Amino acid sequence: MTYEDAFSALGDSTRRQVFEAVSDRPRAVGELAAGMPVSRPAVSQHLKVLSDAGLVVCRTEGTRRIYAARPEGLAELRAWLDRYWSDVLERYAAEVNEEKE
Amino acid sequence: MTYEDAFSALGDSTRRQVFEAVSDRPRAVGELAAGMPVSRPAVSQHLKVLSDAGLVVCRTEGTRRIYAARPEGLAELRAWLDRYWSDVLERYAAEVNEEKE
DNA sequence: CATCTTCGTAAGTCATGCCTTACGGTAAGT
DNA sequence: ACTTACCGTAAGGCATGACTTACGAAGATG
Repeated sequence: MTYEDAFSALGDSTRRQVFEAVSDRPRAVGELAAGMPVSRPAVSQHLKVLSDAGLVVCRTEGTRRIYAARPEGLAELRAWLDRYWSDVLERYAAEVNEEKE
Repeated sequence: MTYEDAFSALGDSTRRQVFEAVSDRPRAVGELAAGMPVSRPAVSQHLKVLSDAGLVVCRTEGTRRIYAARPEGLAELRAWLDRYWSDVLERYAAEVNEEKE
C-alpha cells in the first residue's frame, strides 16, 4: 500500500527472491517453490506479504494460483525514492555550501 | 554496498526513522536518540547497519560523531529500481499482448 | 463418486535481530 | 590530573517473524 510496506516486504532476502521470480514472468506457487530452498507453504506466506504490500497480484487458473508482479507497487516506491533522493541532494548541497563559508 | 543491503537496512521501521532524521540534516548520535523511542546504543547499532549499507557517513567532531546521509547510497538503490521497474513494465506489456492473442 | 493436484491456513518450533544495561575509551573542560 | 560529555561495543533477554509439518478446501480427472 505505502512505500513503507514495500520496504518492509522487500527487506527480507527470500521474499525479494520470490518477487524477482514473479517479476521475470507470472508463476504458480508450486513452480516458485520448486526453484527455491524453502517449502511451498513458506512461499505462500511470502506471497501474502507481497500481496498485502501491493507488490504482486494473483489470478486463479483451475486449482493453481498464478502470481504476477504489480507495476503500480514498484511505481509507488519509485516515486517516493525519487522525491526523497532530490531532497537529500538539496540538503547535501546546502551542507556543502555552509561548509565553504 | 549493494541494493540488497539497502533494502535490508531500510526494511526496519526504526532504522528508516533514523535514516530520515539524518537525511533532514546531519546529527549527532545523542541528538538522534533524543527524538526517538529507543536508547542511544540502539541508535548506534542502527547507524552501523546503515553505514555498512553505504547509506550514511560519519565525521568526528570532538567527542561527537556526526552522521549524514550518503546520496550515493540512495543513488544505487534508485538506479536498480529504475532498471528493474522498466523490466517489469516490459514483461507486463508482453503478458498483456499474449493475453490478447 | 473417488482421487489427485494445487494451494491456503493453523499450530508449533526455532532462529534472527532488535533492544536493553553495563562497560570501556576518547576528547574537552576545570 | 580529575571530571564530564559523548559514543561504540559486548552480553544477554526477549519479541518478531521465518520455516516446517499437518490439515482442509476447491477444482480437475478418471
